[in-house]
Amino acid sequence: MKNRNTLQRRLVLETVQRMHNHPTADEIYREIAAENTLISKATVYRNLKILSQQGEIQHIPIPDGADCFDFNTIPHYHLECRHCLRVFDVSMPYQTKLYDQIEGCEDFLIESHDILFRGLCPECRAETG
Amino acid sequence: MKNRNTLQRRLVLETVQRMHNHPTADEIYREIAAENTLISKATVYRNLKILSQQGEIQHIPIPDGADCFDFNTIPHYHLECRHCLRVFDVSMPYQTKLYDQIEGCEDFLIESHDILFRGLCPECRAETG
DNA sequence: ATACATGCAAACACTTTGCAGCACA
DNA sequence: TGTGCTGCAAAGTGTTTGCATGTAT
Repeated sequence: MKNRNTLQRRLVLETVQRMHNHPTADEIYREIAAENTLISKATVYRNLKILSQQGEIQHIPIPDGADCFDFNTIPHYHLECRHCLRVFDVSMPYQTKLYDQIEGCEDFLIESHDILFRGLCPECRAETG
Repeated sequence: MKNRNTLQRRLVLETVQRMHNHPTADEIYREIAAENTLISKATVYRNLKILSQQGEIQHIPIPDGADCFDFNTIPHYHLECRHCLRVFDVSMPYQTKLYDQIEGCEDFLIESHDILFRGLCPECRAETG
């Protein structure tokens, strides 16, 4: 199970690292395909999974929509605009003390957490009032 | 746009209120269909949407899987077992002070948040070691 | 040489929608 | 009576998979 350094894998990684706007798999696919590089969407999905498992990019699961990916692998939180559905970074300290406040879950092994804020981004806020 | 009190809507609401294990739309459908009541899955989805918009049940969005629903409408958090994929309640104070710690999002309107913990439930923890 | 990776299409899981008929208010 | 609701099937998303072929090591 040794990973290979293929053109497609390199392109997926470089594209995520270049796009700083939380692209979805489809957006990454279209970005690569626009450069006249032959790549299939299945390959994009496969490489996104491998790269995020290796910790080279971050997978941001989004309920009710396409998951997106982040060049920034440092744990952080996100905000989804309920109007334009774009995803933004939220600058907030990583909540390491959250687990101490949990009661009655002693038998669970809690490994990680995600916080997803919802609201309106500046543009949609101005637009929708 | 006046809501009607149909048999199907009542059944969906009662079923969610009776099942205390965060059922998915499909599980609710199967529960109702098992009682020999004719209902279509589309109707279950439509009523789940209406009931959660009315605040009679709570919609729990789950990335990478089927969303589930909760009879408990008081905001609270959830934990998803990465092995059996079941969803559990997390007993933790609602984090009202979270928004104060956010920096640089002054132009955003933050309306709500979800915290999803991930890990292993007691059974899967014992099973997988 | 031989795993691993790719492209393609089909399958998959979850959810929404168009439509004709039905039923609550 | 009329609008809202239903069942059904089909379509819509987002993602994964089977398979034959291709390629990095």
